[in-house]
Amino acid sequence: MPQKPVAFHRHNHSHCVSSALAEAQELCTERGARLTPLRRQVLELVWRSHRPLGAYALMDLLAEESTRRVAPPTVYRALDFLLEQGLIHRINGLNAFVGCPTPNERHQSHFLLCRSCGVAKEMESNDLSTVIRKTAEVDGFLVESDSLEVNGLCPSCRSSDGA
Amino acid sequence: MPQKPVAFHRHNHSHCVSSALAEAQELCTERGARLTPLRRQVLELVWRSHRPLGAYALMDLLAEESTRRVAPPTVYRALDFLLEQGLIHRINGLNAFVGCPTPNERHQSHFLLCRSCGVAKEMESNDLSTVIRKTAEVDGFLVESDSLEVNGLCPSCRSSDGA
DNA sequence: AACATTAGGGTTATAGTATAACATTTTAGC
DNA sequence: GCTAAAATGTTATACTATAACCCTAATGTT
Repeated sequence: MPQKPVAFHRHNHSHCVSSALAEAQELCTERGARLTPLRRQVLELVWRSHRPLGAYALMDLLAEESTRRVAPPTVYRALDFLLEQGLIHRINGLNAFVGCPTPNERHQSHFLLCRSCGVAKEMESNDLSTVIRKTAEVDGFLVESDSLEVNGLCPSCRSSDGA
Repeated sequence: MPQKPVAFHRHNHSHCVSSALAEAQELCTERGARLTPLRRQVLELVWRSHRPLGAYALMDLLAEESTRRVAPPTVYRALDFLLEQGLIHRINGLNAFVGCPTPNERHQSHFLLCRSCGVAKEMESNDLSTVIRKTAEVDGFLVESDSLEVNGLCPSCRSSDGA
């Protein structure tokens, strides 16, 4: 596994982080939800990583970063809030969390997960949701939410090696 | 939540179980894999339930059923074997396992999960797999496996209540 | 049959993930 | 300021999963 996470495309990630935080603040204000310092800090840490972060990894980062030593319930509560607000998604297959680039529009969790570099990329396809819903309807099933996790190799890892 | 699990359609489930076990035996023989008594027993317990079963629930059932008291590694090893052979699927969102009705043809894990009665039904749609693959390809992603979990209400629960 | 080799399973301990229950602090509205 | 509600702190514990090591059972030789 490569040493450094490699995004699907190169970009200035610190810009992603700050704009994600700004948008989160805006949405929360609109909704009357409180993006407290702790919640904001957790969201920032999640965003700084292209790779999904586990709750305990987040706890360690919080400790490093801010002399703030929090216990599991604290970080889980912050994560629950961020999930409710659609600011992050949970990757069940990894027991980990990743920032949502489009929290303004409610949608389901559909991800491409590279097994080599660990990067997670959200799939933004309406077709996908439509096909899922239609397929479920054939069985008479009422869809409330869904989660899709696609494992494989991202373009970078695919070309560089793939091991 | 209703007291009894309700399958999407009524059927003689003991027949499902025995034919699943027979097919499993056949496939393992073909492949030179060993469906040992323990593995067979775990597979049977998984099949008897329409609802996904967790590893620890399985351990309890094994204990009840056969005076056989096994430790976690034992049941996890059996589950790993059954997963490798495609005889069961893992439902990540529930940390649980469910029998695969079509283990002869390799495929991904796509499930409808009723939040009311807990029943899991595998979606057998080629369209779905195709759309997933095509959508991933747009990002240049090489798909190796995927997992879809759709949460909602099955037809029975949808009509009877839905609470 | 004796042997070596390997797969399967038993056992103990521990790692990793998540939540219950209750105390305290902070915030917002009055 | 006072109150009620929300957020966070704290302790303990539940749930899920695997590491490491050992023994037994099955298989394939000679």
